[in-house]
Amino acid sequence: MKQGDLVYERLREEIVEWELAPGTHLNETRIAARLGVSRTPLREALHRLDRDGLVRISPGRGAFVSEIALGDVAHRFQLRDALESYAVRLCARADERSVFGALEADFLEWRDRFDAGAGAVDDTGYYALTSRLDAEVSQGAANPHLSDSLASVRQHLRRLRRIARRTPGRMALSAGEHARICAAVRAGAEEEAARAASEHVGNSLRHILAALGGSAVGGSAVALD
Amino acid sequence: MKQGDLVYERLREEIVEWELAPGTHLNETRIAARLGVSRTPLREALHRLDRDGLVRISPGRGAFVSEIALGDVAHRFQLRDALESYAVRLCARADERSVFGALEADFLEWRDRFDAGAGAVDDTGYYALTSRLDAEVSQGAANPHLSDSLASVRQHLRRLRRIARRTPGRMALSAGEHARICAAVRAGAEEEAARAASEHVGNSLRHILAALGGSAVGGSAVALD
DNA sequence: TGGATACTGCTTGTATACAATCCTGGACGA
DNA sequence: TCGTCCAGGATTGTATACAAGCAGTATCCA
Repeated sequence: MKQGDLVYERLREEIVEWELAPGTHLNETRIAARLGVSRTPLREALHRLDRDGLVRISPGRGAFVSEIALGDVAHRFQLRDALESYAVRLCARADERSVFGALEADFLEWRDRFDAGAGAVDDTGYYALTSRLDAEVSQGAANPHLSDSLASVRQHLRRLRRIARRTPGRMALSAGEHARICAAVRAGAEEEAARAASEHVGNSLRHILAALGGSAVGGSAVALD
Repeated sequence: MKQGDLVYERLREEIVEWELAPGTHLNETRIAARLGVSRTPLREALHRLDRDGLVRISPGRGAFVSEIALGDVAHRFQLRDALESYAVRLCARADERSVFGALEADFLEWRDRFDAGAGAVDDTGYYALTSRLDAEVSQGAANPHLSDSLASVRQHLRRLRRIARRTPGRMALSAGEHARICAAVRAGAEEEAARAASEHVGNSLRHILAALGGSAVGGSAVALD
């Protein structure tokens, strides 16, 4: 594997995990030295991140970790809506859909757990489950271009999750919405699957916008558009 | 503007316009010399084209103009379907939609012209009209990320158009389908607009696959997946 | 004192030099 | 004759050197 690829993945992780905060200036010399590579592969990585939208390159001034603006988040969720609802459509048309039945059961289980636990639930396993669903949707859609675009959007989602408060009520609702998507896909109900996905994305956006709009976040990190 | 950007746009045009045929190996030294730049900005451009899917970079072996495979075309049209139908949805929800009324009239005019002329019609003006519609859809969607993805997909479409035979019957149908999309958007009929766009993309794909599958094309240029 | 301006240092953009990797051709041996 | 292996050349990947442009500061003038 090339150094440029490694640098790309590493920087992407650091941005998504908030080790590099939005707005920070990415000095090429300094970062290249920190990662132990020269500026050449680093610049390659920065350009890729720019295309992904995680970094904004201002010609002549340098690269900055992209800000999180409310309007931008909404726009990206629209893209997510378009891609995600189309992908589950394709999944619902696929031949082998039994795995979505299993996933539905798992999501229902988690929903009950959230309903009962009321906040005291450890949700790391839940995010592993949503990742499994994401992976199955990507694979079920059987379209590499669609999968790539979805993967890119999901990076932004991961970054947002770190600042969106996970309220227990929302978690239970989220699990229920996921279960509904799985059920529709499993049943081959294309329209219903797309609608369920679309509504889930919409609810997810509203939840995140509420979290961002509230003072919950570290203030300066979030530009209010 | 940076040299890298200029090189990127120039190479993209050369690929889309078939001056660089699918499969050709893009020797860095040679092309850099031809374009009068060093390898550094050229490599930056090649990586961007790789992300766009117009170039495929094979690590250690170099960059190649991407092949046109039937399966890949189908996949890309699925992406186009997802994006276009979502974009027209957004347009149908927008406040100002009168321009789509004007576009509908123009498309209907062209449809009649194709119906009457039967092949003898000069279609350059028609493609200008579809470009206008594309631009209006991008603007009406009011989402830069969606517009970017659409723009990327449309480059592939432009490349394909050069080998897809324009049969007069298909042109008239295409104009009618476009008119239907415009009418639905103008009327604010979201569902109908999305359905019309989706069907248009599907028909467009079928037409292109037929043209690719037939022996019409320059044989070796098209890999049959 | 306020503002405009030239200067200095630093950062990015580009070119070139070096290192590592991959393809090609041919010789050798089974 | 066919397959394998080695060497040479060429090409990509990385590092460094150089040039151009921006930012911040201090200075000068009104």
